[in-house]
Amino acid sequence: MHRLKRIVSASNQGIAHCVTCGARQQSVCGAVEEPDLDRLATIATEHHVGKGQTFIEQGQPATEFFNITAGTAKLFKLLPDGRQQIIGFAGVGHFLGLAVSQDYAFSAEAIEPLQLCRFSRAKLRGLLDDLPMLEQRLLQTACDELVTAQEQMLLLGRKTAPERVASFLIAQDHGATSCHDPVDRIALPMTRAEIADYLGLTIETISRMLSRFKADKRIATPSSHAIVILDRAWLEALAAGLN
Amino acid sequence: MHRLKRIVSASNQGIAHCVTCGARQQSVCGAVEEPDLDRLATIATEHHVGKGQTFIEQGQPATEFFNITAGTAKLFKLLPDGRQQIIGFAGVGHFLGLAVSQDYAFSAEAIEPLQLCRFSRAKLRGLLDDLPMLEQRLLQTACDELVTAQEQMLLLGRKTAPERVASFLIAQDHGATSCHDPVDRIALPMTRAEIADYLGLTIETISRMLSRFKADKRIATPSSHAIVILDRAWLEALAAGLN
DNA sequence: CGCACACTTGAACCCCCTCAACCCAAGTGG
DNA sequence: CCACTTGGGTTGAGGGGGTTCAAGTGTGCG
Repeated sequence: MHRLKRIVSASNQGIAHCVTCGARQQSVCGAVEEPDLDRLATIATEHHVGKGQTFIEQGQPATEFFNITAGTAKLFKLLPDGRQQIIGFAGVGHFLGLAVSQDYAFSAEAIEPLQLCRFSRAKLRGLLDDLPMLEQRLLQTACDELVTAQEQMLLLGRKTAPERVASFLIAQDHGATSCHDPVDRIALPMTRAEIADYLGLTIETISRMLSRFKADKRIATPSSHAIVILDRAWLEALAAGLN
Repeated sequence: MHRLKRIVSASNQGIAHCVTCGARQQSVCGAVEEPDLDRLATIATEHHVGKGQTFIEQGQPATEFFNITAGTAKLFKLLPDGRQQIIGFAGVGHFLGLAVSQDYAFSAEAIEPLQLCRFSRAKLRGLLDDLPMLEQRLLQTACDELVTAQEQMLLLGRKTAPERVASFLIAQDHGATSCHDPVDRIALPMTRAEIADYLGLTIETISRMLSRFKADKRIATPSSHAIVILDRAWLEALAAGLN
């Protein structure tokens, strides 16, 4: 992964930055308590990844794990002819390195300026042997991701285009449970192309579905990367496969 | 899960059956060695499930985990109108209970007569606290399943019907690495309907693709539940998205 | 201002689904 | 033994949902 070293710029190397890390409670690192936090900090280095840059390449040996502390990344698989399937979007607190055998099974690219923590795989393994709580937390996280992946299989295999887009909007809304706005304004960091590659559709279909929802007064679109849900019950019913 | 108790018939309760279990080395139980095997045996009970019977129901509280020791099950999710997505087939050694939060996220039904081990969730949790090797093995298994799930997302989201069927045949063949027959005879325990629900297609499309492969001399079909691969390289290329 | 890029909208096409008929093997019962 | 049923599988014809191709509309940024 010498390619990575050019892309990411390190900072805070070797400092006990985990103590003050705002993303810790949202991530697997939340399983590590004060006395052991130093050990975690010594094996983790913080890095920055610019928008559009790939920091995990499918098929490369999986020697490093990552934890996102700011920004959003897309995780995706490619077919030789360029067809792309986005496996998921990884936001703050997301741990990358679970779906890994010998090599990375997917690629990862920053869709927003990204801040992340990097662990060497071997060092993390050593830490896991001493901290069963951390391994337990990783297992829990892996199970949660499996449930999400299976839900996505249902979407990709059996749902129609409008159902997929409705499911996506509802899921994005649940993800952004930050503040309880009276209006359900959803910020979409990704482009239409990325939504399409996530839902197994095309750019045009995404655009058409959003236009249809808008015409039917189910949503409003103050800007192309912000959406307001007007008729949540109807969208949820559609996402669940009713109607 | 009182419904389960009617379906499964218990045997070998409380006996140290794990020592002689033929499926142990193929499953997560392989992580438990001789001295601790008794403890595993005391919390596990063996059961039989008849073909076509559902032993995990999506949405029910997840109080029991299972380990398959003989036969095959389908794991699936349903939409209200009956659309079904099979998220995987579980054979000998497969552990059921990873993709679980509070409730089961999917249903499971025997497609062949099934033999399985049942664990109470609470008791397994207790055992895990004492046997870090077992928890480590579970994490490894969960990661493998995640990789498989992501590959399936690529298939469902981006591959064409012929590519899906080719991918399925190649995967089934790799799964059956039992004996090195000169001919690659694949036994398919599942029906066309189940293949279709697994690949996000219809019965008719599965049938048509198999007929086409057969007409093109890529495969042979001695019976409808056995398939011989004649042109492996071509199928693999198709499955990978080339051609 | 003007270029690039993302997004939208329209029209034609095509892959796969739907619907329907048919085949075949395995029961089942008179 | 044969008539009948049942369930899985195959094959054909037609239709539709989503893609493809193409043109047009913003919109941010040098």
